[in-house]
Amino acid sequence: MLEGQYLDSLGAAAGAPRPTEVHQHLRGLIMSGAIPPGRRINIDDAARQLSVSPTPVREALAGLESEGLVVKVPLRGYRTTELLTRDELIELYELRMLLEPAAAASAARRREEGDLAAFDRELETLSGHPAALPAGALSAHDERLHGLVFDTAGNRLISRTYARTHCHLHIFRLSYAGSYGHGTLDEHVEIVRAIRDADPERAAETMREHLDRSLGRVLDTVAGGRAERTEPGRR
Amino acid sequence: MLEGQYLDSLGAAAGAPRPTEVHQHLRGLIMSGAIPPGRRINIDDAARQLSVSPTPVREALAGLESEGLVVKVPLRGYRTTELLTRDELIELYELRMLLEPAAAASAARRREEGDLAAFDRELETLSGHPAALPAGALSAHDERLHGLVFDTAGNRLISRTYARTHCHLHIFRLSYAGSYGHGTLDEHVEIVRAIRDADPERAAETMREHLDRSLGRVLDTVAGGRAERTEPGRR
DNA sequence: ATGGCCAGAATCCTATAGGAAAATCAAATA
DNA sequence: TATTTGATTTTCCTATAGGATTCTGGCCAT
Repeated sequence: MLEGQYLDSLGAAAGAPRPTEVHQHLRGLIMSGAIPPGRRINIDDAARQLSVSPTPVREALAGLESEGLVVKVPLRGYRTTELLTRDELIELYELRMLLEPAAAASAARRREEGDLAAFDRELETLSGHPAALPAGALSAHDERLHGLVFDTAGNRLISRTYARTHCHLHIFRLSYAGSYGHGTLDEHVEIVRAIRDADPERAAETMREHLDRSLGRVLDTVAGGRAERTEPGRR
Repeated sequence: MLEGQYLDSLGAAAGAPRPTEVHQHLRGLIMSGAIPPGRRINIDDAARQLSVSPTPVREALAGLESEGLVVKVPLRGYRTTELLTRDELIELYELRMLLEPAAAASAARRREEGDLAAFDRELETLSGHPAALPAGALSAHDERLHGLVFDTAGNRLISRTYARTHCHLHIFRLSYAGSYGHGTLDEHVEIVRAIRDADPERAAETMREHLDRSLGRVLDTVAGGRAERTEPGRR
């Protein structure tokens, strides 16, 4: 069964349920961890909780399947995607290692005043006490900052490619709270500094180091940390 | 009128009776050019032609929208995606320039006997007369060969990322028949040779040159060629 | 006691119907 | 003649119902 109380922000708008809202809402539930990885999604229950009929829910799930957030077993229903395996994490970081240093270098070449202000604002949101942050805040910050790098780099296709694959890492980090070390914020500061200094080579290099250390932290988590992330729960 | 069998690189296991067939069939119609870019898709008509009800058609379109092959305007229906603009083509080649040289280098390191045989088979399919080939054969060959490079490289995530974006270039090439020059096949041979020689650096370099020249050919087409690719047809 | 088998229940999947919004076309007026 | 307005038609969008399939629990045989 789905856990109740999914109606939080989008729930009871007046009368007309927009089709895209169902998609966005379900995506938010998955991305926030409200629906954990590997859990079955009952179409009828989801429709009731969203106050719509099963048809738009099915339509939204079909879209989420192409995004890789859910999988459909033809006559057995939909399930959220399983958590990334160790090998898949390594593959994901190989992709990041190709895209992000180049994006950082491009950002260092193209950055304008507005971009720098956006970076400053993002860094300030977490400056101070990284220990007292609520779970998921660091993951959200990380996603936003790397997104800013791509936005500044200016290639929208690459930016979308990044977003499409990065959501899986986001879910992984939410499941294993603790995939971040103290170095994360400092490394972000270094990357932003290189971009501000309009130094493409150093931006790429700091990004490479950041990714390398980040992969190390993630692999430590998946290897040394607890193997179970949620209750065994029926799949 | 249907029975798809358009092979999917991800290889969804057979036996899925109905739902995926509609998706695959529509994708085939778009990828083959049977439904030109920018054309409206009437859900009821498509359902009649496929001998199914509008519901699974709608579900398939929702999935295709997440793949970027169609766009949905909330109360106006679905349309196939417009042809890539010049800027989008450049962005696509920037992405390829990041992914494919690295993939070629990795393929040169990891290639085994079976991979080399697959490359040979692919090259032989077109060896001989590149002028007498039916329209689209070159485009299909190009897509298969670059796909082989990614398969040999061994990172499935990057391979899927490539496939997801490359389909747009495929459609572009079908619309502008003539985006290929005589050099294409020769350049492919050079790339395969470097992979066979287990020379990662040369594989990456030949791939870079190939992409550079390919972009030049494509831009020549979009700039000098005819500006209209189909009848104005209602959008 | 364990494995196979069967019936009930739950779930998914498709089809059809009705309501709403937008596009289209005809007609009337300035 | 050009423009605006109104009604018609097309199309999308959602809800509901029925058929097909799979899962679950209990029963029987070995």
